[in-house]
Amino acid sequence: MEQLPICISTRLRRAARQASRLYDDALEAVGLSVAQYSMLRAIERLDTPTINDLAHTTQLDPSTLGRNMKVLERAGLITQAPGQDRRTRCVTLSATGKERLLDAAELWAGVQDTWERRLGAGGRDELFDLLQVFEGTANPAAR
Amino acid sequence: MEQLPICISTRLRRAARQASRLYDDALEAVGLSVAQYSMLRAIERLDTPTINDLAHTTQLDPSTLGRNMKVLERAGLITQAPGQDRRTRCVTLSATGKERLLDAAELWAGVQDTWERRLGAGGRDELFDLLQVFEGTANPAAR
DNA sequence: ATATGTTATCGGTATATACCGATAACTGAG
DNA sequence: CTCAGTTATCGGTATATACCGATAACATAT
Repeated sequence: MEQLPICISTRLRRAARQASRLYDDALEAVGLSVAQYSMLRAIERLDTPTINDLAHTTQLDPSTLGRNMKVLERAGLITQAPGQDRRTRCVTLSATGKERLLDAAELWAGVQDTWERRLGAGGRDELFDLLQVFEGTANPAAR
Repeated sequence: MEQLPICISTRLRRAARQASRLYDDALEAVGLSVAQYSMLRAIERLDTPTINDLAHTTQLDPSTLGRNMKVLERAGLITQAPGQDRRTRCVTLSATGKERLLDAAELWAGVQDTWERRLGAGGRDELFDLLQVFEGTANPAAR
């Protein structure tokens, strides 16, 4: 049968692709990818963070964040303004962005339910516990 | 504290990034990313597959595979030749590619051990079982 | 044998992601 | 206050990834 790779990172990337596909398909109706949805949620939660705040929180490279923000800005979902510290750029959800999140929420939740059902009782928590192992080991973005 | 996202795909992508980082750091010594390492292993295992064979096996989009192959070819790690069916391209490990895999194997294994240790006894199998949920649900590449 | 449908790959385009090296702005020691 | 060190962002470059629409090659029914 179809022998899957034993490389942990390869398996994780593979699972991430498959999982994302379902979210992406659902969110297409509101023109978002699940990556963008998650990013908007992070911005909402952090409430006008800087690029760097987001990088810390998401463990993404600051340069990645900068580029991702451009996409969201072009789509009219966020705005950026220089902060007190004029090196920084503060990211804010636009009105459109907030609405979009409202529209997306149900779609996201539907897929989340699907995966949780397939993971079975306690499956999600078990998975998250195991994934926790990969947190904080790689030195934080705050290099 | 640092509240992690509950979106399953976001968590998976995040864990995949962190896990990959360690492999990538180790494999840098032989000029490979873990994605490339895994890809070479798949090519080795399938023994002169077509792009499409690889796409099926890895569940990656054929167009993605085509582009990835270009990178490996430019690096001299594989060669491509038209197959019997002249629509297809058959991918073969080059001598350099085989050597590179030999050099990379120990480096890869070191990181694999690290993660397995951190996952604890049975942790890897438990993780793989849970990740299995994401297999085969999204309709296969063979759309 | 031909017309029709299917399959394998490729190219255009776009996003997500990372590393590295500027550059500008802040901070702290003296 | 000034200079050296640190930090935040950006731009160049590269890979991984996907979707869509060509195109060429195969397969099949008539």
